[in-house]
Amino acid sequence: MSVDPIALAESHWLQRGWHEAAPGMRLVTTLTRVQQLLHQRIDALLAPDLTFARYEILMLLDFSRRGALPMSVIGSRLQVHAASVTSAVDRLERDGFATRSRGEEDRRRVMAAITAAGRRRARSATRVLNEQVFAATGVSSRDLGAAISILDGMRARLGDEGVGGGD
Amino acid sequence: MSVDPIALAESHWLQRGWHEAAPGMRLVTTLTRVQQLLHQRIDALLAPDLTFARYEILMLLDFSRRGALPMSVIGSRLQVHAASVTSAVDRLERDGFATRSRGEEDRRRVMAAITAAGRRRARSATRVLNEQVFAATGVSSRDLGAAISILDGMRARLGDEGVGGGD
DNA sequence: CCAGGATACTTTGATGTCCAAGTAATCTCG
DNA sequence: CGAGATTACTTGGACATCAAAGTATCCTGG
Repeated sequence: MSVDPIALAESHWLQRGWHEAAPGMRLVTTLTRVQQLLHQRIDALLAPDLTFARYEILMLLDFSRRGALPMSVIGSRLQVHAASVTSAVDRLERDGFATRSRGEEDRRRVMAAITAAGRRRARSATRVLNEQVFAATGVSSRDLGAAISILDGMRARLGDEGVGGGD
Repeated sequence: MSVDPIALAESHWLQRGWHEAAPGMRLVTTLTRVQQLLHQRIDALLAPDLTFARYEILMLLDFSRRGALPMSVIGSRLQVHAASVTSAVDRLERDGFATRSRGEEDRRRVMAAITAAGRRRARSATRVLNEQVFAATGVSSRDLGAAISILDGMRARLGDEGVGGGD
């Protein structure tokens, strides 16, 4: 059995006298690693026709009133650049899960709309993720609440739009 | 002020009766978003000659006894594929922060070694990250410990090597 | 009403990640 | 000892992300 590289890094930090930063370094690094592992697991479950990025967009559209949203709204909800939305919607469109159309009033806008096939795929993807990932984190209810609360605080301080917001 | 998209997603989950999965979905999504925001902030602080991925490799080399490690060890420590290590070391080499050499005994191995310039850059990068990110998470000591403990549990269940391990 | 500025999206280019296939060196077993 | 399996790394292709530049459309002020 080998030593945990992250715990090892923390001890190096302490050895060099960076006491203020050591716990934060460990938190950020651990967070990165967990997200990395989760991402790998999720993408493997959604392959080959979806990725987590595309799944998030699909669910956003599925939940929207008209089943359609402007590209810019998708970007701000998911906190990714417009270019990322463009390429993700390109692929959703290619696979028949979404369609593009120009805005009625404002023709600069591009609306992405979910198709019937997109709704079916979103449904099946959600079933798999709920079973294999979301309901299987292995984290207790208590810890789940605590973790979410701490992470929401970080999210707000890092400038995520709408955190803790009440319309 | 708009509603938090993640909290909104959770309420949609509950409306559809996915009670088992709702909190886990929220945790995973929140984790993803926080990591995304942290990553953006860190890469902005390290640009243009480093990224977080390359910084992690540089620190791994800096902490190693000989200032050098086989490519495969770097990959397993950071839990990324060999191909990712190859491209990261390509760029570290290009910028004079690392060099490659063949293993002495086993000539299949490729050793990545940190240079003097690499050590200087690692030092300055660490100073910035310690001040601007690691010591500035805004998370209390109590919460920091709680979060790390919960995340380490997830990391272990997701199969990260060496978590909680004692050599 | 038209020029200049702002807004919305796409395109291009750099990075990082994964997977699969290819290359080179070492090991194993008959 | 030599062929086949294994190991270590690189290469190429697909996808995601960001930043900056380009295009189209709308708005504002004189």
